[in-house]
Amino acid sequence: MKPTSIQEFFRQAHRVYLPAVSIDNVIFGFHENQLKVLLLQSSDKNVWMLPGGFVGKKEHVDEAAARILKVRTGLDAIFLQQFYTFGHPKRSNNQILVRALKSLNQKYDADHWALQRFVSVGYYALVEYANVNPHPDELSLACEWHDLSKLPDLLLDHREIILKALEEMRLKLNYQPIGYNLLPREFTMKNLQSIYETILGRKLDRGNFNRKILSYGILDRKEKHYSGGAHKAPYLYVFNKKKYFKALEGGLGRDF
Amino acid sequence: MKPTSIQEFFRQAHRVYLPAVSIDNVIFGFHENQLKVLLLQSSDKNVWMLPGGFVGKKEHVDEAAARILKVRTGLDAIFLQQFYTFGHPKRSNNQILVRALKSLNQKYDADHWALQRFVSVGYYALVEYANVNPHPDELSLACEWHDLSKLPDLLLDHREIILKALEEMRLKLNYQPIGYNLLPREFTMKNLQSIYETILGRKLDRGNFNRKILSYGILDRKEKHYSGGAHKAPYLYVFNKKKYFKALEGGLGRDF
DNA sequence: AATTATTGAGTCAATATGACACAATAGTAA
DNA sequence: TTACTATTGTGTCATATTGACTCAATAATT
Repeated sequence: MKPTSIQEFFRQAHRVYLPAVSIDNVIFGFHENQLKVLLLQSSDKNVWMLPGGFVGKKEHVDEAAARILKVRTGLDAIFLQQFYTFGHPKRSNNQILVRALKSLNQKYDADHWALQRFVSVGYYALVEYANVNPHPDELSLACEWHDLSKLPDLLLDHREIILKALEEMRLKLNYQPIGYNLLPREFTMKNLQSIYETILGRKLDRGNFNRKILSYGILDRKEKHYSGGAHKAPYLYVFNKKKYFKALEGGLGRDF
Repeated sequence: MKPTSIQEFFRQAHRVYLPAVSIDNVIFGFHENQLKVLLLQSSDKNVWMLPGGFVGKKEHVDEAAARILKVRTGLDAIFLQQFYTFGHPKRSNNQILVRALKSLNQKYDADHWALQRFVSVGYYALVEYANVNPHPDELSLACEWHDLSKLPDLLLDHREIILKALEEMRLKLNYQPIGYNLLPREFTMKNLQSIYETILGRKLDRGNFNRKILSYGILDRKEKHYSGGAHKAPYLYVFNKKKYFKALEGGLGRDF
């Protein structure tokens, strides 16, 4: 199923993959109290793009998203949520794929599979930063985390896709285990607050945030303290998985 | 663009429409304090289905959804929101289209355009019940409103699609002009409360609902009273469009 | 031992919520 | 006309939540 090389990919694509449908993954990670997005650098231009791919002819779209994610991050069984489908008629991977085709000195028709219009299904993934070992594929120069607040130039509508992902994530913040999937097992209250602040797009009062989160009863406090800063050491917390998922069913407190 | 008959449709489809991508519309209306869904009855079986269709090769997916909606309801410029894309590999219109093809005594191959697997993009539409003049197309026997609480047997995963639409609508209730698009210009507080109750799936206290909605300052009260019941006549309200849309930007009060 | 940045916990007024109560009233029945 | 019924607009009140603040505690550094 998985092509063994780019040439092979271009030869087989039309037989292996569904036409007209593609996938774009917005992979979020959290590091140094900042939300990051994992981006690929196009091999022939200083343009970055979302790790995307195609859907096998008999593959569930969700599975395709998970497979593509796996190839890029080496992770599986992580939180993956479909959030929107982008259907602008000008959407196609032309820019990138045309160059790739040309660079291979391969013959191709104007109606080659890779040159068609694609409707792209967007997924966002939440991954634990430290567990990810980014490695670019053959089409890409690099695979790097980028700060949400300073995104580079992006391919096509990929910037719009990232912003939409963030917006949809905001709507579901109280219904999905967002903190749980972005944070390591143990974390400080400030870590969690940073995630909320980034997703909501505004500063929150520390004391009030603390009070509210703790009132949900979804966190267990560890006896160990975090240490490393020249100041009072904060407690470390872990999610009480059982209580957390139970609470999510009805939605956490609604707003901040 | 629009096929003039079913035969014509089956002949032209592969040239006119994008492969592998379809659209399903969940059309909501509100009548007698109940949320309704507009469904089509398949012409050769007692199965109901969502009004769906396909995407023109150079047509925006949003536009396709609007076009399909127009054909079924005669309405345009109404609220239409994409909510999810259904990508199960078993999704295809086989059941219906195979019968349609056969009934036409037309030749067709196993790889006929209409028999392929489709990934379907779901949209929900909110329309004013009284303005809709449902009329079935050639493939269908009937086009009727159905109560959400007693849906008939539905094609494929259409039941799941309707429930998903409702769920997504619930999440966006405070960010989208849902009441505005479902209600006639003048309505009672009870009408509005019924919509909220259906979407949220639970009863709300009348007095508290009243207080909260009015506190948003998005409704203007008319001097006219509604009359018709054997009891005190309720006030009629209209949305103050300007204030309503302004308030939606930041989201209405979050929960009920 | 003093300094610094940051934390956990607490205060308190203002506001919101949930669960009721009750008088007002349009149509209907007597 | 009058009583009745169902439903409405409005109000009450105890409790819970929020937002904007303190302030003492303390790990690492000076």
